[in-house]
Amino acid sequence: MSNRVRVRFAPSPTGGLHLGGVRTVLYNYLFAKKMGGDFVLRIEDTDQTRFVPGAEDYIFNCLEWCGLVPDESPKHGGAFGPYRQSERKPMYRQYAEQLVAAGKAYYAFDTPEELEAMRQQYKTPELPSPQYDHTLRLNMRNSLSLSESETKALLESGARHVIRIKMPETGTVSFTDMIRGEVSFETAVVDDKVLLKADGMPTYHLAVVVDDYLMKITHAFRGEEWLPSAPVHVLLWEYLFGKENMPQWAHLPLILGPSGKLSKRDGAKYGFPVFAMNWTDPKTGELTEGFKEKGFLPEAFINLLALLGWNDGTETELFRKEELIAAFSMERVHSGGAKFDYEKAKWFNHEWIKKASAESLISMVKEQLEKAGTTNVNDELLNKVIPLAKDRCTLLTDFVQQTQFFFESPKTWDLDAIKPKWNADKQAFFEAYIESLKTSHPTDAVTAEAQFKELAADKNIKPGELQLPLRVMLVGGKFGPPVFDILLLIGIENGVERIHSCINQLQ
RNA sequence: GGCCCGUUCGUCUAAGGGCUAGGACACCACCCUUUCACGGUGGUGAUACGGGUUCGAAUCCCGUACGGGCUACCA
Repeated sequence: MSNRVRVRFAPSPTGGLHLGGVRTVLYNYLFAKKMGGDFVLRIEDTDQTRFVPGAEDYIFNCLEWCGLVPDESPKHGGAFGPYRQSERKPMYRQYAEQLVAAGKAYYAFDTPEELEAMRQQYKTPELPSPQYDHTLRLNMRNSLSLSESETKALLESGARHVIRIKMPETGTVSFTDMIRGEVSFETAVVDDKVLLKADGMPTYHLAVVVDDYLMKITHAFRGEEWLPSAPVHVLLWEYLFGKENMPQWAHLPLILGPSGKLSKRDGAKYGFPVFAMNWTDPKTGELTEGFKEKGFLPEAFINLLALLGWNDGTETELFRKEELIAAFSMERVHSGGAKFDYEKAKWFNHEWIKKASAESLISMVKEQLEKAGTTNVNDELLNKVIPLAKDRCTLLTDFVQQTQFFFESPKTWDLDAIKPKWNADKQAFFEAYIESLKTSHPTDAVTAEAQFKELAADKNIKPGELQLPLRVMLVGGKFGPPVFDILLLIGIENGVERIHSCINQLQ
């Protein structure tokens, strides 16, 4: 019971959920499921100034779309709640005070202005970012530099203050990362991070340790960008709950964009989505397109994310979620960052579309068609059409071009594809073909093709020169499944109509 | 600047001292197909550099270079 695996994903609800975030969720989820453990979602909303309405719901929607549903969360409940840090506010101060009492932390009264002044004062070319650390803390206004009575007076007068960790001046902190092995830091070069803010809220550093402890987290996975502050967290564990109770850390390699770390702010500037689903910034109203709306299947999305930094050691690349759970291991996660390759991402989606059954695609394809203005979609026909179109679709949005003409006549015809080689003989052929279709009324594609070729032979025209015009007449352009399959599925009468109206336009 | 992490084809990666360094995406060619795809065959293309250790290093160690991350009362 006590060693049940528990992992958590702890996003701050400040905007869209990007690729790296979803992959962190995925690895947490896969690990938890593989180990028969719990996957907890905790909302890190300790920064009230960055609150973004709707962001939390959005995160849940993304996880649901991906099929990575938490066992415990503010929405799903659980025995370790509340799962929103803002609702846990009263729990944190006692730990910070405990650290102060033990001499491991101290009160600091510096105002933001004073901190800024300090940074300006000590800034040099060699030291572009001065830190609030052991070299400077005695120059600042805190319970270390002030006398005991001064500190007491300030505290009693209700002066705004924070609590900072007192990083040891000497020594190293080290821990074993599941991906990187032994990692160590000199405590002297780490700054005295704020643990408890002036508003009484904890910073991430305090909250992550306290909550991981209280929520009995056994394995903590997060992005590599957290590595530099890991010594603070390790020290906090040592001071508060015992290093032996600390979860096992794994710092995941970053997913990089064309230039460095993928950033939320970069949105879709790269020419590909970075968010799982559409995200509209409530302040600016700016919409950033997501993978879902771009036309990705969730199966493909998690598959491609899983393989970005992990593989099972074989040459298999296509995994269903259950297969990922079975094959996953943290030991095979890479340590190096991975540049996101949108071309490969599209390949994954194409593969998943090809693998998907027609039935499972119907509602999604229908949605695409409806979005394109085609609303009279018949499920039975669509079910026959999808198998013909699948191979030609990389994104779900591609189904519009590949299937729309089955349900309505083309809105435009690519007549330029026919015109250059159009002549009276061909005109005569198609007029004859219309009559032939009306009388013979073929009921299968093979017969229809045979008749077409026979008539072409009669007229002394190569069938190849006639097939492209026929295709354009039926679908509107040079695309789509085999032309006689189309003819049969749209119906002979319908086909005749399209050929007829097209001939007229060519005259 | 300091600290930390990283470095195999353009991209994602395999190969945990011993093979002509394997696969996938992308690209190119050919076949199939007289729409486009799918599929098939083949091709271009990589161990950053310099030192060690070793009979032997992509693999272990050191240095250099390069890349990335962090350096907030943000996460």
